[in-house]
Amino acid sequence: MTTSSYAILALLSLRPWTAYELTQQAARSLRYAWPKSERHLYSEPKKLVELGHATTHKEQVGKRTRNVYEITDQGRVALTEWTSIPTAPPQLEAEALLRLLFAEHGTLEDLNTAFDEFETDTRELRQSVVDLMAGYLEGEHPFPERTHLSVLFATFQLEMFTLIENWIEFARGETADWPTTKDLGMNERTELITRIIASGESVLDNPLLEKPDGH
Amino acid sequence: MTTSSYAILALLSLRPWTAYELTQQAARSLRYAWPKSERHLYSEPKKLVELGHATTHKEQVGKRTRNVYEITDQGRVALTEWTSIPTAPPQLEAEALLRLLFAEHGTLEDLNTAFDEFETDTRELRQSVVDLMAGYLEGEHPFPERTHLSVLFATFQLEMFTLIENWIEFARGETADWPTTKDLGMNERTELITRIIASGESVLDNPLLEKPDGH
DNA sequence: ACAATACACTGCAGTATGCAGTAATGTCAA
DNA sequence: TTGACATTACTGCATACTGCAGTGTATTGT
Repeated sequence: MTTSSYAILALLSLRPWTAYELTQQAARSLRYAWPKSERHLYSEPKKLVELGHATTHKEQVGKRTRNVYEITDQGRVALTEWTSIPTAPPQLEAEALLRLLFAEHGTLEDLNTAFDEFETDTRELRQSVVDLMAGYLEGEHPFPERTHLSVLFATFQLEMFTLIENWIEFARGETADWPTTKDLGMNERTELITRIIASGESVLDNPLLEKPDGH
Repeated sequence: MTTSSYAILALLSLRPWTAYELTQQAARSLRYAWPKSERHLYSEPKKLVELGHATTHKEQVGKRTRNVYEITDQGRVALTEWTSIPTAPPQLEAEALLRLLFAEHGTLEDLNTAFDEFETDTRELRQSVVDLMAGYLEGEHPFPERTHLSVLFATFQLEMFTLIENWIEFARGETADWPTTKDLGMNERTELITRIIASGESVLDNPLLEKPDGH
């Protein structure tokens, strides 16, 4: 049982689903904390059936059959056990940041494009969460008794997306003064920033970093 | 060529390394934006050699040989091309958040343990970055001309880790009032939070969420 | 002199992804 | 009512990636 297995099992604990429905539901929730490919969401429930944590049965819709997966008692026991084993450390995958780290190979325009994409992707994610929340207020939560969990979970995403957007603005302000992506090294500005972060302070809206013009 | 290939290739662009050295360097940089297993960091350079983006030669250290990988001109061209192709959207993997989303299967203690682990893991990551920055101030950057990039990159990690720590504090404050992990649903408090985040505001230090006692 | 730690890998089983392909059903508009 | 296009519902296959166990040498500290 991997964490992905438990994630799917947890969805099955809510109600029976087809693999297709799991992909839809994962896009609304799992995605923000445990992103998995659509392909995998089709394979995982089969494994759960093999392990005895779920059962499957076919339903007929006209000429087409669909496989519905349902959690077993054994599956519920496994889920309960899961809650008391140690968690894995968090990991962020952000190609745009990787491009910044190795920005020397491209132009400032390339770097700005990466920032733009990072911003667009983040805005889209934020919008999905905001829409979800607006839906909750309209009573559209599919499992109303779970709203307290979904909402606290969502607060994290929102704070995170806001931070990313603010940071991108900051980063654009910094790179705006760069003549090129290369060889700037430990200049005055960079040293100031290094001191600030080495002391554990925030660089966003830090008065020490204010610029004369005020962007 | 996957993004992982380009990440390793970018490291090779700095200087020749053994796979072992790549694992060390990845732990100081790549890890924060493109985490890859140690195992993979041994396999990837071989693939780069096959593709003609790197070469390898053996060096002797006593009875032991080490394989040193070096970027080729073709590899540098590939790197430059990489800077202008679209980036993948960011993805966060956080098992602790997954435990929150499905906290109903465990106790409040289980949930608090997940928060504790999340906090410890985050603190360790922050400390590594702070140490790195302190080193830069002592002139310990292995590629001094690249400091501007490493530092701007690091600002993101620091802001992010601070946010996570602040959010955990907030989440602990919220769950402290819960009688159990289950069935609290859309109560008054949750509705207030939902309204705040649906309107795009921050929940951290939000005066609307102040509690009488003041934690 | 010995132990512990760092260096330098490899094989293998299993997990996960991306893409292409298949096919039926539902929806809307000309 | 026919055709186009989106949605539902999958599978196979090649490739990417991980975790673990195993192997052996070199260096450092006690």
